[in-house]
Amino acid sequence: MRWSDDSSGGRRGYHHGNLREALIRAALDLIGQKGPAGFTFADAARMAGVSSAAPYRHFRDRDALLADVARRGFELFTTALDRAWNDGRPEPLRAFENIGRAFLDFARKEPAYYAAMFEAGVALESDPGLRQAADDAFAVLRKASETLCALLPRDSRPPALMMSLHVWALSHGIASLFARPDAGRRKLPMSADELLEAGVLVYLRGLGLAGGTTGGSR
Amino acid sequence: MRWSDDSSGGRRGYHHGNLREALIRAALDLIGQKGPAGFTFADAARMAGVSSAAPYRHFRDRDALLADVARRGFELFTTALDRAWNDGRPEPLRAFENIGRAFLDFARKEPAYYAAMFEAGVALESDPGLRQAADDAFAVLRKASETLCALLPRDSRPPALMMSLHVWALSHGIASLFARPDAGRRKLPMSADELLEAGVLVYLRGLGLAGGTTGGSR
DNA sequence: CATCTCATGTGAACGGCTCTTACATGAGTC
DNA sequence: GACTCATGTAAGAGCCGTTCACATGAGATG
Repeated sequence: MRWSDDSSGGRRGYHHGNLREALIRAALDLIGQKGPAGFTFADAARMAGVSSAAPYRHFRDRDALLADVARRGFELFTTALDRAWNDGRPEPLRAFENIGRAFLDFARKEPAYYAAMFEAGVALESDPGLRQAADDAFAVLRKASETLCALLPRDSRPPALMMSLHVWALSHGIASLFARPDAGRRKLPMSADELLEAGVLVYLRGLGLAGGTTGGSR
Repeated sequence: MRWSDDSSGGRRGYHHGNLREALIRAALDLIGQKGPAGFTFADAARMAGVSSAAPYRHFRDRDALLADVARRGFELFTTALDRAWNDGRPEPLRAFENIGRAFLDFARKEPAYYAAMFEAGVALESDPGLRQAADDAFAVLRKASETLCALLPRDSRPPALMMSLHVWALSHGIASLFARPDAGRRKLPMSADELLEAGVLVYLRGLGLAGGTTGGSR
């Protein structure tokens, strides 16, 4: 597949026209196919139909491109989580579970973005916008946690930040271990979604937030 | 640092004597310094004081060396978790928390092994021994979970496999997000150990396994 | 319209990496 | 002492990241 500009039939001349975007699309394609380690600046350039030096007009180096992909990934991630939370509707507890599903959904449906965000070893500091985007994504979960915590009586209210860190870590753990196209890391007796939902429910019950039974049944 | 055989003063001749081990130690050194992506077969060869073609006498390719490091890592990991569990002594609940601490301890003190095991993208299938070693490590946690589950009345007993998957995922999530020398992924209001311990306690309480309060106060 | 400028592209080159091949060495064996 | 074969080397093909000098042409300016 070539991401050059001539998709509209017109011949592309010396200048590409939108190389920056083309490179990012190529990167997503390649990361999706071969993982973040297998992705190559030269390959992306080939895909875009330009010489291997051209990308340097748009990104300082390979890592900068990766960081940009990660940043965009976090922005999409924030949107997805936010939509799932939907300001706590129809009901905080259910909305909270929706966030969990959205987390895994994103990891499954956008493996390239997810890999760039969490597995490519991109330093969050490499781009100021990147850290911000990552923080924004986390903020969605944090806000949701605060809403849930507020349901509890003041004297038995857990710290919302801690709660969001727990859920974030559990979600990422399940995503990276069991929900990647990595495939056969391990065979599961249940889907990753069910696993996460059950885990969050147990956790919330431990905080006194979810009713329900104590284990096996249901 | 050179890992060649002449550490005992003797000059090394044409043959190294123990290149395989030397390469693995070099790999650990390099992965520890520059991450699994930065590790280089050629660098390891240089460190061992041999030509860049020599490693191929001992490992099919770079990935095979990485896989071997990962396998050894899982073996050490199994030992560490097993020692922490110590057959449930002095008391199952406390022993279970010890596993959590041992998990993070390993991630912190053996970042090179941990990276090879969980972050290098080594396929578990690349080496039959690798999958086995990984399964063995998980089995420790699974056995501990079974012991804990058995403390509950039969009709409210959660599936031990599910429980071990939850704790495994939470531990790995916290380790990979907050306990790596990656350093500044995010600022925490508490240590990774405290975070994991608190998370496991809340989770266990949700299963009806740990007593205690419902959050902030105690 | 003619010209100028500067962002964006090219080609060639450097060094480094993975991996292969043909050949060298020498430790252990008969 | 001669042989063998695991283990080493040197050289090289093909890749990649990155840089540099140079080419191109789109848009501003007169």
